[in-house]
Amino acid sequence: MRYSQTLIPTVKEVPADAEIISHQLMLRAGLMRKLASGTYIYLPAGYRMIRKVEQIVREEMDRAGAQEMLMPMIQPLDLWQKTGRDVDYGETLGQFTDRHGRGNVLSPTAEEGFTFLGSNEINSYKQLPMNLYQINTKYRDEFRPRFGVLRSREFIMKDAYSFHLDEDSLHGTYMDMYNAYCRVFERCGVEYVIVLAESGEMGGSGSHQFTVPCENGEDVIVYTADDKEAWNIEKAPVDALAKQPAVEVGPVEDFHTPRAGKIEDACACMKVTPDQLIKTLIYKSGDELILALVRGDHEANPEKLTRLMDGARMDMAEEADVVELTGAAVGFAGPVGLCDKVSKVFVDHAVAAMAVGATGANKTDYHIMNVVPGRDFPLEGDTIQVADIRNAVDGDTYDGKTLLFKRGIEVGQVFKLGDKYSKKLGANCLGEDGKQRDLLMGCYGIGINRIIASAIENGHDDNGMILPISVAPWEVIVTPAGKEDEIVEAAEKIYQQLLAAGVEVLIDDRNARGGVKFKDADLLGIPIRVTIGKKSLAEGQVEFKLRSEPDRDTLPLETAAEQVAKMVADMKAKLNTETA
RNA sequence: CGGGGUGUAGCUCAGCUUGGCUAGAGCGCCUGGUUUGGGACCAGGAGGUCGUAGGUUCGAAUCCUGUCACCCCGACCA
Repeated sequence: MRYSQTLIPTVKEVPADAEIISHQLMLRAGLMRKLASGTYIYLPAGYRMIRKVEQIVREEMDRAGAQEMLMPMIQPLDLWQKTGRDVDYGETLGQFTDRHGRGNVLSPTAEEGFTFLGSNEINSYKQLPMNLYQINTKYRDEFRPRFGVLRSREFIMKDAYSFHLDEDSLHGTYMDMYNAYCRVFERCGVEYVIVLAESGEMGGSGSHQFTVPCENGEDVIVYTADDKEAWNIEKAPVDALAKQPAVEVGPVEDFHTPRAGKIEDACACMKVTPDQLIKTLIYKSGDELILALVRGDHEANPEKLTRLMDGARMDMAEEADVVELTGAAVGFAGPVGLCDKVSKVFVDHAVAAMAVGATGANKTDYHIMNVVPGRDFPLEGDTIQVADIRNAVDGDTYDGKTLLFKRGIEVGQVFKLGDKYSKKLGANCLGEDGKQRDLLMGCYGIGINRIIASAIENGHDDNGMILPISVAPWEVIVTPAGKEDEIVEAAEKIYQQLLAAGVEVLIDDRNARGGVKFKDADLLGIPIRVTIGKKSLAEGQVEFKLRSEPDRDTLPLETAAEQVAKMVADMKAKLNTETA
């Protein structure tokens, strides 16, 4: 393509509303522009990157035996009501009513649609396993879009859904997808970590996340010091702490803590540290109230709690429920005397291990001290369960191994859904034995835009993006540095030769000074730059420079295109063979 | 949804506290000239209902009220 005829509006100044580097560079390099909060216009260079990543994903999906198709983005609300996900997704689900008064949703994912399809079209075990996918726009009305395309309202996702008769078949396709994902990320040239994950909104059992380690990521990865195991923090298990030696304490004592409903305030009032405090969280699941006790310096983990509740949905209780249960304002709940008033109590290991602590008094503006777990509130009983219900923190171990932490961007996830959706939508088929059974399903997602953002987060310098050749908007940029006829002609010739060789090449034919062209080439992260300048041309040479390396080299004019084309092929092959 | 912040030229911002001439700068853009290997220089020029609606005032970018948009922090209250 010709730079002069392409909209690549690079800017020198950092846009005011971009916080993280990938967002800044995507705007600065003219890849995209914001239309509204969380929605972006992809310009020619940015859209080329999207399409290149899509193509890699498409090739690997096809290779793994999945079939591409297309699902409507606007779907009937009643389909979502059948699975209850209109409620589960809550306000994140974009909805509108059409002129006939029918409810519609803007698809945030497509389990319902694909299961609907499967229920109609799959009748016999002979059709199985079947794996279908699409690459399509998804919409989520995020409570707070941020970080550019990392958390946007509209984004492009590849989502695949597989159908099976038995667990073995599901597992087989799951692993095929797992391996295909490894190839996708390797071909895209991004480093990734695979972690065990909670299946979250999707429901079902078993899930892995593909995460690109990166400072600005929103996900926290927990891994063992020997690097053998890794989890999303939602799932990371922690060892129970050693029981503290018992101490002699008097009976429970009230302590006046006016307006100290928050941990820090209560600690300041009572002159204790957060790890000496027992936090009492009140959850509600249906009509049942549930207590969760964690140490003041720990955070409860809703996913672990949900698992202990066999997957039942639970939310923090409303203020009114808390007041009614405890007889106190929010912030002063405690387990003493409360445990038999609720249907279930979960006590974190770390709380059970405490010798003595302080906690809320169930009386507004009061806490109590000298609370001994097991003495002042029960650690055993039908409704009492001591378990791992908190997030791992620095210093924790699992299986005796130290746990370490890093942040990451989730770029893909694979799930075993089981029969969650097929049961609700009546997706079943006849087995070999002539008996009807529910289909088992798997689902597999990749965030296309996030791959690009992660590649930039981990590939940039002060001058701009440094991109893997597989995702860069162009593989080569030809830069004539000068207006002289022989320079323009030589550049044009190399450009045509590279085009003929099938290389994705951009020629910077703008009437601009060399410096301007070099800056833009760097900003765009194009891996290879071929510069035609007066001096080297006089010696029958052109200049060759890799974006990732500081040094320049020269190539003979006559064979330059051929050599560069070969280099492009080698660079692409390298990303490919690493996956073999 | 709660808290904080910002809306002035295509972009980045100054001006607002203490109301007062025709509203400014840098970048970008247009014209002419000189330049041409790391975001050139000179001269000339276009471009703004100061987010929006209302109010106060002789007079509002500036003060007051509403509203909208955008950004940041938090949303797990213990």
